[in-house]
Amino acid sequence: MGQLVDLLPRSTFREQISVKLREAIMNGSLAPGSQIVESRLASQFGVSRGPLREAIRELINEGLLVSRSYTSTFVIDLSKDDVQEIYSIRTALETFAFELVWEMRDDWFRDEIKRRHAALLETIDRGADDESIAAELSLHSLVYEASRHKLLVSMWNGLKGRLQIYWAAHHRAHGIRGPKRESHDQYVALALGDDLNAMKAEISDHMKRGAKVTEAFLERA
Amino acid sequence: MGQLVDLLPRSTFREQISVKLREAIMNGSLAPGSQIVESRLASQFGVSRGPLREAIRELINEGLLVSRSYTSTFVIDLSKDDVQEIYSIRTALETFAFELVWEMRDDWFRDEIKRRHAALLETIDRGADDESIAAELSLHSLVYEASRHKLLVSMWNGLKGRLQIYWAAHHRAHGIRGPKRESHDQYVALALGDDLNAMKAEISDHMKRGAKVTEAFLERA
DNA sequence: TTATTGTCGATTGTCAACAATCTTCCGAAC
DNA sequence: GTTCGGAAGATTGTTGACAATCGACAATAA
Repeated sequence: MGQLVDLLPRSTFREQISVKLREAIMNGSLAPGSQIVESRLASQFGVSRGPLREAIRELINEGLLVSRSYTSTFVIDLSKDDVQEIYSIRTALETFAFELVWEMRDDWFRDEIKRRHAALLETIDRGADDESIAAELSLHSLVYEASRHKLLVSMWNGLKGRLQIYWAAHHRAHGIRGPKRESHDQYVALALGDDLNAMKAEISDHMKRGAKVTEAFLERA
Repeated sequence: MGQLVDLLPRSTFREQISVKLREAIMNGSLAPGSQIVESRLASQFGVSRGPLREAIRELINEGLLVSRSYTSTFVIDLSKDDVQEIYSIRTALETFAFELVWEMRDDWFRDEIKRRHAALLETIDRGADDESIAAELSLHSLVYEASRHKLLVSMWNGLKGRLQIYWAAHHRAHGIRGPKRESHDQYVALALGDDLNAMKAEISDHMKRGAKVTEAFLERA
């Protein structure tokens, strides 16, 4: 028997709050480095501190917030080293993901990567910077999803959240544009091709370029 | 001014409980698949449900517990696929760690790996199975620690916890002995040597052997 | 018999009050 | 002026009571 209606609109406050909090951090309502106070946020969301604290604890574990006992909690402010670490691990994980996926690539994979690339180009052409960040991450997410490796996906999601914060924040702070139009042409072409080693090299290059750009960000500030 | 003494002996209930909970899961007091009820655990620890819930939420994020809203929470019971995923990611991460560390290996690294290997052999000779599991994980931890890569270390810690649960549980359930005495001779020798590619091959082999052993576990049950 | 509905116990979710801790700042002693 | 100590305010940590939800079982009706 199939589903007649969408199930599970049911959700606890903690869940709702943790997604709202992530959104607020992503879109800059809660800026990197800014303080979070439980009582204020709780009344803002219209809930008590209990579920709010649990949501906060979740974001702390994801590395989006940091807290010092009895004193304060803050939105993280990624350092240059942090970003370098994220990029270097990304290289390792994304390479691994392509190894897993390589022989399993099917029509769905090929169509989907083209579709997501087109979506990225569309947001860039439209000048929708915030959306283009999400679109770029969505493009990269594909290989993780296609790997069917649950652990790998969850690790990528953790990195993705932090990267998105970082990009969006610096984007707003320095008025830097999102990804360049041609930035993923090579990536997509190789992902559709037959040379795994070339793909690996491209990932490594791609990440090095990304890391370089972030360094440039930080020197301007 | 440097630290004269360890600071922060001050600790919240949540922190204390989350380490106690991890211990209880590791040593089998809370068996895989067994149910956790907040009120019972809370009175057991002598605290209220508030901090206990936060600790539980932490373990859920680490993948040690799972919960269904309004109904129940359980200690995870790793499936064969889960364990395969852990081993495959371990291969990727540990390879990456050795790449980072390779040119930075110093006397401390060399001494420490010998020390931890000796400690592992000692526990094996003594027949202390639980300790030998911890000793094996400690040996593998070295390369992560030496990498100075915070993100990598935290990812490894997450894997380590799950792996430890799995090993300890099956160990108890099936009376299987801990690691073999010679199991890490090659690993250590290559880690002290000069051939990075041989090291990478050994990691891959090592993990394949580990995965194979776990399959054997599961077929017996 | 079988399907439906109601009830009950168990468990998790939420709340508001209270306690513990940290930081700041102000005043006194030197 | 500097240092020490301690009160005050802000924030997080903890608690016990109450609410919402779920699963199972019994009662009922066809």
